[in-house]
Amino acid sequence: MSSNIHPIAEAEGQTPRQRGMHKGQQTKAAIVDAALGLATQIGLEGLSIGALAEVMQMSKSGVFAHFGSREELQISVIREYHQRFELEVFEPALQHPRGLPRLRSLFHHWMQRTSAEIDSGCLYISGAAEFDDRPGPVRDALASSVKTWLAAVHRAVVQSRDEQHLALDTDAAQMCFEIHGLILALHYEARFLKSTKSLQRTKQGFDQLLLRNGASPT
Amino acid sequence: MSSNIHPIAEAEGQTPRQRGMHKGQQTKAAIVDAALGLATQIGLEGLSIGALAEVMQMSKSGVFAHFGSREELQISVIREYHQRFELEVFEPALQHPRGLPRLRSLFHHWMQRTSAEIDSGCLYISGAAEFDDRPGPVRDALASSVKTWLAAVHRAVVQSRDEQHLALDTDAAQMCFEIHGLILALHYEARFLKSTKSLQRTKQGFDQLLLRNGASPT
DNA sequence: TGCAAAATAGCACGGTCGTTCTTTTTTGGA
DNA sequence: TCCAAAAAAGAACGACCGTGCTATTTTGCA
Repeated sequence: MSSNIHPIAEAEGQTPRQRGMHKGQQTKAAIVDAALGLATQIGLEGLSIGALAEVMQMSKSGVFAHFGSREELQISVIREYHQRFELEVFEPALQHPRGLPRLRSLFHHWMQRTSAEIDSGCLYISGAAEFDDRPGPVRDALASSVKTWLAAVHRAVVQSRDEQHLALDTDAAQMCFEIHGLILALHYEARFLKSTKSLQRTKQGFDQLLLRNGASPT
Repeated sequence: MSSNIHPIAEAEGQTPRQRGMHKGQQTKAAIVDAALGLATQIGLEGLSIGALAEVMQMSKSGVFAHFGSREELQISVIREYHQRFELEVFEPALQHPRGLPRLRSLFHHWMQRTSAEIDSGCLYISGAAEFDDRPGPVRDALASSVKTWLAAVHRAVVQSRDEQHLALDTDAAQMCFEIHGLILALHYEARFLKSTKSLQRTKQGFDQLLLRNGASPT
């Protein structure tokens, strides 16, 4: 036995079946959770079934059976990361009005998450470095998630322009590119170079970028 | 026998000894060269002595003996990359006058190299992702090289300000941070997302960054 | 409560890894 | 040309890898 990762739901008096979750699925969710933790530390490539089994206090084959292959495990981890990213970064922004407020919220949460991950690593960034010339389903899943997210940012920029929160001649794609650069620099300099000022620089870069594109100051 | 990697020097009639290079050192140089090629493709962590031996058509132990450990091999690769980076990016810029011309040259070569590496990968970027929470001598060597390079960029920015090619209130560190972000975004979007417009966006971002800090247009 | 089905464990496989040791080959100066 | 030193090969090691197979245990509905 293992996972009391979701004790709340059980405490509500629902049986796993009522929640549509058999023991197997619960365990699988717990494994994916642990795998995500490992992957953000040592990378998707470094993620091994043996190490994962040890963390879970399960047998290798017990872990393996839930996925059928290492690749499927990696893809499950990516999907899980995608869901959490949506939950923690994308959805909160939807509560802000379209246009600049939402864009600001999007960037704020993105930035916070990236800097909060100083001790755990962003899968979208480390994964890109690992799989940038390693074709296959894992790379595809990763690229697909990233593109979905970047498209959401692009949408927010376009909406800001449409709402005339940004200048009408704003080059949305260019702006997204530079925003992405700020986040990548934050991740690189904070996480690898242990720079403590990166968060502040990222904020400043974003504000200047908005100003340059006609936004009114905060 | 193996390496006719440096046939030119031999063709010049110099014996290896005259050039101070015995057979062993020649072979070692050839191994590091091949290792650098492998490392930029599959990463420093993915670099294995077995695969390297196969590329070199040597025995594993033959390759191993030149380094004594895998870590030392990795560090040798980093040192080699550092040298090439200096040769191809840093030194050409020294031929331009201090200030903005030199800064422009620095960025231009850096950018060109990053985009030229679309099929080979930048060790400073992939390495950072691999070693950002893996302490040890390899990480130290990598971080040291990167910091040396970033310091050179910072110097160029400060000189540009001193020469009044940039506004006197230019925040040099902030500017370096944003320049770094542009390069990282170029690498990410070109290499992982296969975007074709990244180079142009990088240039545009750099020009706007200069303009914002008081540089006169190109 | 019993029993099929699902979940997990146990074991073994071929393979690759970094590393150590010993032996053979190659090198290059005396 | 000879011969010590350097370089490379070869074989073996223990460890870990992903995966397939077969038992065993656990689950949860009839």
